Amino acid sequence: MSVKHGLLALLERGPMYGYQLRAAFDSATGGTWPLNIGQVYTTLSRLERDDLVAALPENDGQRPYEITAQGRDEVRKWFSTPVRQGDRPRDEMAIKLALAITTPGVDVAGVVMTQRTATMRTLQEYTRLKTEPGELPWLLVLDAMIFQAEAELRWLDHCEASLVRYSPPAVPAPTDVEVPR
Amino acid sequence: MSVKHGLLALLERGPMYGYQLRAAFDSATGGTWPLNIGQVYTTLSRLERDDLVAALPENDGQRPYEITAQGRDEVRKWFSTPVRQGDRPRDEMAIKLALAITTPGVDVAGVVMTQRTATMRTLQEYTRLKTEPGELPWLLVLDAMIFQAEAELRWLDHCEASLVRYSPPAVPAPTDVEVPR
DNA sequence: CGACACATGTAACACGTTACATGATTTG
DNA sequence: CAAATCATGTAACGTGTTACATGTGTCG
Repeated sequence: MSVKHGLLALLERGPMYGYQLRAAFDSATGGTWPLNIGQVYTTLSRLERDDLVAALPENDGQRPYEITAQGRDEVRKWFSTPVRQGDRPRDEMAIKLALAITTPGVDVAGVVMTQRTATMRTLQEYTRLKTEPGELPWLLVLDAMIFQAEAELRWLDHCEASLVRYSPPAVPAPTDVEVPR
Repeated sequence: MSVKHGLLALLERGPMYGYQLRAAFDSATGGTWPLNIGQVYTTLSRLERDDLVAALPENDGQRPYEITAQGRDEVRKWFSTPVRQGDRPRDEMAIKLALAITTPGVDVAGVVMTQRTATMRTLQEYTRLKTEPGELPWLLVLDAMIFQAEAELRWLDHCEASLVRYSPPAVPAPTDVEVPR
C-alpha cells in the first residue's frame, strides 16, 4: 500500500501527472525505491476507479490527476494509523535463517557470513551517501536504512554467537595428544 | 519469494503435504507470519509447474509433495545468496514520514508519536514472548523482530529530534514579556 | 536527421490474501 | 448427532513488476 498512499499524498500538494508523480516520489525517497513508471499509471487507474483521485482534462498530451475529498480522507487515515507488525511483509532473512538451522546439509554459519558481508557493503554505501547533501525527508529515509542495516548486523552477530553455543564444532580443537606411530 | 523458498526448504526434510507444510512453517517461525492455507496450495501448484517439487500418489486424501533435484538446486542457491537491499519491500514507515514532511497540513510529530507508541507496544509483546521457552530458530526470529523494533524506535527518536531542529515551534515558549491590558 | 528524454498506456505475469466449497475424521 | 479439526482445492481480487507499443518534443 506504500505506492498507492504515497502517490495519493503527493497529490495533496496539487494536481500532477504520471511522470511528475514518479519524479516526486523518487526525489522524496532519494531514489531508494525507484518507482516503475508503468506502476504509476496502473496505480492511478485503480485510484481513479476507487474515487480517490479524478482525472483532469488532457492537456498537451499530459493527463494530470487531482485528489478527491475521499482521497484526502484516505491520506489522513494513512498518516494517523501506525504501521502494525502484521502489516509488514515477512522478513526473508529471518525466515531463511530459521529454516537453514533445521534443514540438513546447510552451512548455517556460511549463510550468516554471506549476509553479513552483503549488509556490511550496503551499510558502507549508505554511510557514503550520508556525506552528500540532501533534503530532510531523504536524509531521514537514509537514516532509517542505516539503522535497519546496523540492526541486522547486530542480529547476525548475535545469531553467530547463539549458533556456536547451540551446535559445538563437530571437529574438536587439536590437543596435545600422543599420536600412535 | 520467502514462502516459495520456505516451503521448498521444508521439503528437504522429506515429503510433506499442505497442512503439514503450513504447520512446519508456522512452527519454525513461531507463528510470527502465519501462512494462509490457501496460499500453501497455490504455491505448491506453482512449484510443481516449475518442476521444483513433484506430487506423490494421493493417500488417505493426503497429497504429499517431494522436492526434485532442481528444487534442491534452488534451495542451495537461496541459502547461498544474500538478501539484497533492492530485493526488500519498500519500508512503509520511511515513505510515510518522508511524505508527511512535505505534505501540507500534516502533524508530522503526531505521525512519529503514533508509530512510536505502536512499535513500543509490539516490542513489549516480543520481550514478553522472550521469557517463554522455545526452539532456537523461533528464538532467533524473535530476536530479529526485537532488534528491528528497537532500531525503529531509535530512528523515530532521531526523526523527532531532527524535526525540531528543522522547523522550530511556530508558537514560541512563553516568556516574561509585558502583556498589554 | 537521429538520438534521447518526456509522456502515456496495455498486457502478461508473479505473489499474496480472502472467501468459499467440499469432504473425511475425530470428539464431546 | 453435532461441532470442531483435518485436509484439499478454486475463484476472485489487490498489489507490484516487466516488457512492450506508441507518440511528442528537443537538441546536437
